[in-house]
Amino acid sequence: MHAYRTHNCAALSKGNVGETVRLSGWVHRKRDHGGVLFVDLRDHYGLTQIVADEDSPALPILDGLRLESVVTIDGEVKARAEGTVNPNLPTGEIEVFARAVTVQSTADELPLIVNSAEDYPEETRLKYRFVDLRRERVHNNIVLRSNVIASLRRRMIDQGFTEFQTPILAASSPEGARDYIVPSRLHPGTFYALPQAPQMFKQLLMVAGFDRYFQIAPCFRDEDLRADRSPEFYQLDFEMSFVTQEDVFNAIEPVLAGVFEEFSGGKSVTPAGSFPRIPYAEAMLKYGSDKPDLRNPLIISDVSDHFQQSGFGLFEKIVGTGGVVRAIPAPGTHEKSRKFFDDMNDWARKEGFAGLGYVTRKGGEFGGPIAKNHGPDNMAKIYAELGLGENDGLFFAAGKQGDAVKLAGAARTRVGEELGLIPDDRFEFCWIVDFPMFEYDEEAKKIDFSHNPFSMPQGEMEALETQDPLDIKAWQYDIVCNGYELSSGAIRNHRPDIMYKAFELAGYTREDVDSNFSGMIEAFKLGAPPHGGSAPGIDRIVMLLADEPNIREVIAFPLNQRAQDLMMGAPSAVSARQLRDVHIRTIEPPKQEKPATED
RNA sequence: GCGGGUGUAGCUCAGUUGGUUAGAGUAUCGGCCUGUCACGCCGAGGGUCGCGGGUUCAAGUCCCGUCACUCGCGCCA
Repeated sequence: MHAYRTHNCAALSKGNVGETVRLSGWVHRKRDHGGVLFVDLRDHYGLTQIVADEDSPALPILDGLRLESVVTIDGEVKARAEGTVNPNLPTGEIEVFARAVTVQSTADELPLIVNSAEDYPEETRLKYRFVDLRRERVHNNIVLRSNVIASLRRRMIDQGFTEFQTPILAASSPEGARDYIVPSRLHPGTFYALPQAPQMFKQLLMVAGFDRYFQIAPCFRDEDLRADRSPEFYQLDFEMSFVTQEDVFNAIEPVLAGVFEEFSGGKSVTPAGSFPRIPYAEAMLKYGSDKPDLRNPLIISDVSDHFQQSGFGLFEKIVGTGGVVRAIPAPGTHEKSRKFFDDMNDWARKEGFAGLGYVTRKGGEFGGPIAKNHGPDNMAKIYAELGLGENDGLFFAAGKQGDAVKLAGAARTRVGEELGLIPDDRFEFCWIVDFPMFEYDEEAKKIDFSHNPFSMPQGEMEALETQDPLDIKAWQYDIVCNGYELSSGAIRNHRPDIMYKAFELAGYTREDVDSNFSGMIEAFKLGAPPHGGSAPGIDRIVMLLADEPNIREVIAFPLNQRAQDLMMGAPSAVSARQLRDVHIRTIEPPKQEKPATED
């Protein structure tokens, strides 16, 4: 007989009755009735009820064990008597009568309880992550993650993509996020950088003629965290040669739609081939965001023209000085109290905006200060234009265009949530396309790249030479699902002449390009195919599929919000010897475990 | 860097306009219990009310500061 088990804890059923078996697992739960003891034995696969009565030598041993101790049970499979079958348990028709027990590992008092869905402080959960990971929810999330990655890999390979690995110790690049850096021992004063993404390497693989690349790629960015952002994360990174934007879309839509359909648990998914394509400018107008949640039915409208001449002086002044007024419908709010509208305004002010105006409407009757000053006839014109009914309220975000767009977008989300308009039974995908190539940098008072500088401008060289740079669009696109940016990609600029010209418009010389991006620009001078790709974020995909609000719920060993590993103690001070080896001297002494008493 | 929220038993939380010995559930420990499956019953131990200062006759409660965790902004694709 195997040393530890003949079956796992989900394997036994009525067909095994009478067999002598050996099971190993954790003591999930105990029910002690004095003369008879029930133990739910748990492993990765499931639960099996173990029974020990006064005839069993296992009784006193199991009785004395704390939960989460690990045991091996030798016993006999018995059918449960009628009335004692547990229909909620896959193994609920049988139980194992314990003849003997071997204690493999005893558990001390636990910092968190495995057999409970109770919420624990993240600090506790992360410090004892190995215990937390035994709990059903996170355990399932991590399994889901593995299955999603396996499915993605299979789908990519089936489409003729080839999987590669690229360096982790790479060169720092001047643009983009802050790099995690690694000091070089052999070359004093120099550093590697962990890749923010394998961007250049995948493009070089295209130059190398591999045609279709993909990788489950680890990426590192030393920036502050969010609920959906971890400093280390994974992307389904892919790149294709001799493709247009259309080809990239056609390649990845079936992969994403397929994997979502496979794991969505019955939620509807935008079918491959029908992801809506929304130009960036339209997204900013209608949704106030470049990552719109299309489940939210509310559409923002520009109503600036209506306030050019208005009794409502504030809006008239804003429009008159180049600002805009955006309207966010609040359908069916005739029953809502004044507090609902005032609370929205308070919320907007708390978010740092000047305020959120509103008009109420009950049975056709307008209410609120804006309606009063602007006049019911003029309000009716706006309502007619927006197609609003006689019981619909309307919020207004007014100000400089950037501020108004942002407020309108946030208000759209908030109104949608408050009114319960966002269905949670679907995954709605879209592409955001036609991102601007350049933008005006208010701080630096100059034109700069608004996205990735290596994207091909639409219209290529001719556009760069003849158009206002701020009007030029890029072959740059994002995939958005339910308000989360899942992926960013582009058709790349593989032409050195266009590259130099694009950088020139952003104020960089040929020498700047040559010195900062020498590897890539050299490669493009030695025969580079047109190419493009994208990189869907795997953690966010799993997060959406697991219906988790936080990315750390789908990472086995995540860093906390301040980028620390509470279990292993990273980051940590290193020895003077280690520092000397890599030619580093720290300026501030590393924080000691027990700091000297202050105050 | 900035703003919001939270911080009371190992854990989840309650704690009145400031008032006398800070509670419950759960976990732990002890006892009882032969059919439970979130078993049940009895009992016990367990508290720097995050930390520091202040106001007050009196602070878990009010004020100031600070720390930790978290959410958001900045930042970041």
